[in-house]
Amino acid sequence: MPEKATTRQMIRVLEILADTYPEARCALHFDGPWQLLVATILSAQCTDRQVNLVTGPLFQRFPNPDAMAGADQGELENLIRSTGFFRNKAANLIACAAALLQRHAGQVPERMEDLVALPGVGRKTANVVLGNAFSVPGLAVDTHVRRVSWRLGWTKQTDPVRIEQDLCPRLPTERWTMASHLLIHHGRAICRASRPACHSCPVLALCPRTGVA
DNA sequence: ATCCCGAGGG
DNA sequence: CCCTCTGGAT
Repeated sequence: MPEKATTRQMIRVLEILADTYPEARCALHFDGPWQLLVATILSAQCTDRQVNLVTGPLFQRFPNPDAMAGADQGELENLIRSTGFFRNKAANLIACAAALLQRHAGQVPERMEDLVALPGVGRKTANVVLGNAFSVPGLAVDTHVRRVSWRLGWTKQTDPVRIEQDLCPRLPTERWTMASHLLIHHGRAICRASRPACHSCPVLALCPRTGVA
C-alpha cells in the first residue's frame, strides 16, 4: 500500500487538474448569496444542470427571502419538482427563508455555525455558500470529492466531515475552495462513479489505483 | 441506517 | 432493469 499523499503530491495533482479544466468553477447560476444558498439546497442528489433549469422561473416568482417565506408550498413544489426530493426541499426553503428573516434580518449569514443551523443546510451546502459567495475558505465534500480523493489515495475516510479534517490540514487554505471545484469537475468528466475513463486521465501517473474503479 | 424523489445514462 | 446526481434530517 502506498503512503498517504503528501502536500506536494496533492498540489501537483491540483495543478494538473487546473490546467486540464481551466473552466472549473461553481456551475450553479446565481446572483448573490441568497440565490446561491437556494440553488445549493436544490442541488442535493441532483445535477447542477437540472437546478439551473428551475432557478430562473423560481427567482422570478420568489425574488427574495421575504417572498419565499410566504410562499404557498404547493406552488413552490411545482416550481422545483424536477430537482427531486421536492417536498423536503420546498419545506426547507420556506423554513430557511423564514429563519433568515427572524435571525439574520433577511441576510445570508457568513459563519459556518449560523449557516448549518438553517433548515436544509448541512456542512457541504454551507461550505459552497461560504466559498463561492463570501470567499471564505472551505472544502465542500460531496459525492465527487469523496470518491475522487479516495481513489487518489488522499484519504481512507468515508465520512465527509472526516474527509474535510483529513485533507484540509495538508492543503494551503487558499486552495481549499478551488480543490472542491477541480475534484468535482474531474469526478464528472473522467473519474466517474461508474466506468471511470482512466485511459484518458491526466493524473493517472499520480493515482495509486492506476485504472481500477 | 433509512427516507426523501425526479431525471438521465447504460 | 440498474446506477448516479455538488445531501440533509430523523
